Amino acid sequence: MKRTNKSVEIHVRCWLEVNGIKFFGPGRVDLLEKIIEFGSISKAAQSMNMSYKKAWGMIEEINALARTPFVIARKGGHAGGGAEVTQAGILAVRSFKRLNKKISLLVGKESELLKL
Amino acid sequence: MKRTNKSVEIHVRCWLEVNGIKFFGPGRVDLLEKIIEFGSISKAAQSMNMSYKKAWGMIEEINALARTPFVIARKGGHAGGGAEVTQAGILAVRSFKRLNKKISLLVGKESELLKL
DNA sequence: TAGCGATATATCCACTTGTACATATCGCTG
DNA sequence: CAGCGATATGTACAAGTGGATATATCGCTA
Repeated sequence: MKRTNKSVEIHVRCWLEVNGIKFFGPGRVDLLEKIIEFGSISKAAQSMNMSYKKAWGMIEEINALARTPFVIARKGGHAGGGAEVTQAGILAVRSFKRLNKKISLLVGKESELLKL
Repeated sequence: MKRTNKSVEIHVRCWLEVNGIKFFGPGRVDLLEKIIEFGSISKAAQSMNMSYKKAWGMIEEINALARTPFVIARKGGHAGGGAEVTQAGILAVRSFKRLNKKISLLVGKESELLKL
């Protein structure tokens, strides 16, 4: 008899809300990391196969809810413009990933107990 | 100076997938508990302000992916029919809630460290 | 055997979400 | 000063989600 023909995976996702509004989660963390990498919203969005508009909307919401903006964007200039992730943004990314890692570890341990 | 005029909350959600398909999560756990309470899909859905169709769809998906059905429904009869949560379903609900509680506790501790 | 209440299922429609496309704006640079 | 590249923003359309509604089916019961 086969053990299992189905793989059961535990997933976990955490995010932050401010006044009940989604503020910071895995998708936005990824976006911020890409902006750090490319220095540009549009290139970050491209690399994630995301529309510029959606990326821009995320950033707008983040900046509106954070005490200090996480992304500063500039129009014009030698490269046409660009975007920079602030120190607060970098810190937030780091904190969030650390929390995520801890939770994933816990879930990994628990998954051994779940034999349903 | 005010400390904060914005409340920051950490949210966490975990769920199970089978072969990449959503299988079991908080919403479905709630539904199963209500079915245990009422012995009826439609009454359970009503009490959660959920449409019968959605509830029924959830149950169909759960039963299709579980090794053993979690809900058994009957048509006709003295009360017109009814639904029963199987032992496997009850066990799954218990296990899931236990895991959820552990994760919530961890997140509660971590939330003190997150002063962003 | 007609009726009741719940399961089971299809169809239609409103809402939400995201994508695609178009356009305006800005500031450096050749 | 014209052009480039990226930000900033609107509009219109496609797709998925869920709700409302209607109907069929079933088995006990009066």
